[in-house]
Amino acid sequence: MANAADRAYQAIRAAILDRTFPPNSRLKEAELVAFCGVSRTPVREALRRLAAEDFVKIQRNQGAQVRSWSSDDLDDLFSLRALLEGYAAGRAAKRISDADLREIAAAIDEMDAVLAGGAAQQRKVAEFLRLNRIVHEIVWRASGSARLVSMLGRLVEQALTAHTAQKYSLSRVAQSHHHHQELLHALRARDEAWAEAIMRSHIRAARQALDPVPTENAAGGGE
Amino acid sequence: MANAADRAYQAIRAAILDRTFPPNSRLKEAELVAFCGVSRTPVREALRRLAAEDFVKIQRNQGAQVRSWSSDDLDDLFSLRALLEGYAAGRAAKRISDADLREIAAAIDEMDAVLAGGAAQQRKVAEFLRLNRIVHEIVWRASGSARLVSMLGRLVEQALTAHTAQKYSLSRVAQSHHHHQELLHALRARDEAWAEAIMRSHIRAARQALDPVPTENAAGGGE
DNA sequence: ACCGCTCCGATTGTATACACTAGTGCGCGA
DNA sequence: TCGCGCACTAGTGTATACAATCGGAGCGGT
Repeated sequence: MANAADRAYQAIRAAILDRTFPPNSRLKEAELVAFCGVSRTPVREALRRLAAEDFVKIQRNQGAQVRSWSSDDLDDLFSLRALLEGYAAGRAAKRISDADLREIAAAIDEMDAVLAGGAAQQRKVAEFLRLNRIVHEIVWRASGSARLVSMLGRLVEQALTAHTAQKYSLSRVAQSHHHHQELLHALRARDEAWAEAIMRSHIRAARQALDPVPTENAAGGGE
Repeated sequence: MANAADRAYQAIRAAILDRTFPPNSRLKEAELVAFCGVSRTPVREALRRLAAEDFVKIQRNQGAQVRSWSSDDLDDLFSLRALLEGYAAGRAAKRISDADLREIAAAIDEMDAVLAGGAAQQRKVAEFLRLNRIVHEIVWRASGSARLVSMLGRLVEQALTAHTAQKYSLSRVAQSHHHHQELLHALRARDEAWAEAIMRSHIRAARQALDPVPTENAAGGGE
């Protein structure tokens, strides 16, 4: 990651995710040069890459703009994620190794510990999300499709932009936690249809949680 | 498309597809400069884009190499395509407009004409593939998911690399043609499950046709 | 003879200068 | 006063020069 282009990519991406560069803001190459401390060439390369990953939109001779996501975009995004993650989970149920199952179990145990511990809520949620990502990535890889892994990685990255704007509630996190436990059971049982179904629920619930209007007790993100 | 970078992209991509740059061959920037008639900057940009679309593989300080696809890669690719195109067709069945249905019908009629006409076989197949792409794209767009359109576009582009190496048989094309006709019936009937199922068959048959070992009467590509 | 080290050439990565495009604001004319 | 057009400028697109890096060839030591 010593690359100037990579550093620029990381820096700009991080700034987009934490709203330093808010949605729809224009990213001028000269500003980014100052921001990243590298010359225009790697900055341009980083922007093209971010455009390929849908973080920014580039129009010819008019530079880059941070992409914004409408509610419909999010529906679209999470529908596809549910389809693909469900498919991945189903394939994983047939193929997953015992070692991977143990890793998932370990991650779930760690989640237990985090949630039961005395850390600040924000810290708990952050830890949970990190472990959540680990669980999902194990499942992706266990699906045996490299292409699926990269597609899902991309979709999840895009969802991140929406997620970081959200407050996360512990009740939402607890629901996710239960999904993970059930997923583990389904995978252990090598039950393809069950794994697919619970994963789809997991993702669709995550979409719902992003909506500004809470249905009953809590609004919050995370999956 | 007057861009130097775009021209470089098109030129290199075309050369990869028609095997001017065969799989695994190394693409040196200096050579591409001569080949495309533009300077290194746009050539590099084109390469990065081709890498993002999986046409080439770039390793740091070691340049770009044309990607090759193993049989497993193709299985993977077509499995995902079947899943996503099926999904798209199902959604399209619920949403497609009468105008789009007429366009599909028109394309199918044109296919009829092409196949019944007296053109050379190669010409027939090329025309058929063009119309095939049109039909698929109408279905994609009718699914109402922009993201799905771009993902499928990408997957199909990747499949192209494998397809161009193939001989296309007319019997294979005829099978595809029947799939299209049945798809149109399913869409007209607004039968989501039917549309999804026939589209999945269509794609899986296309995968099968790419295998070097013909099962019975013919090997050939195209979908 | 074989292994490892160093130097050199080839190739990619980065910076910067120059070219072009498009958007903007001012001025001129009606 | 309003509309049109032109010039100016900010910003992106392209070319090229310079720096860093990798791989291989040649040499020397063991």
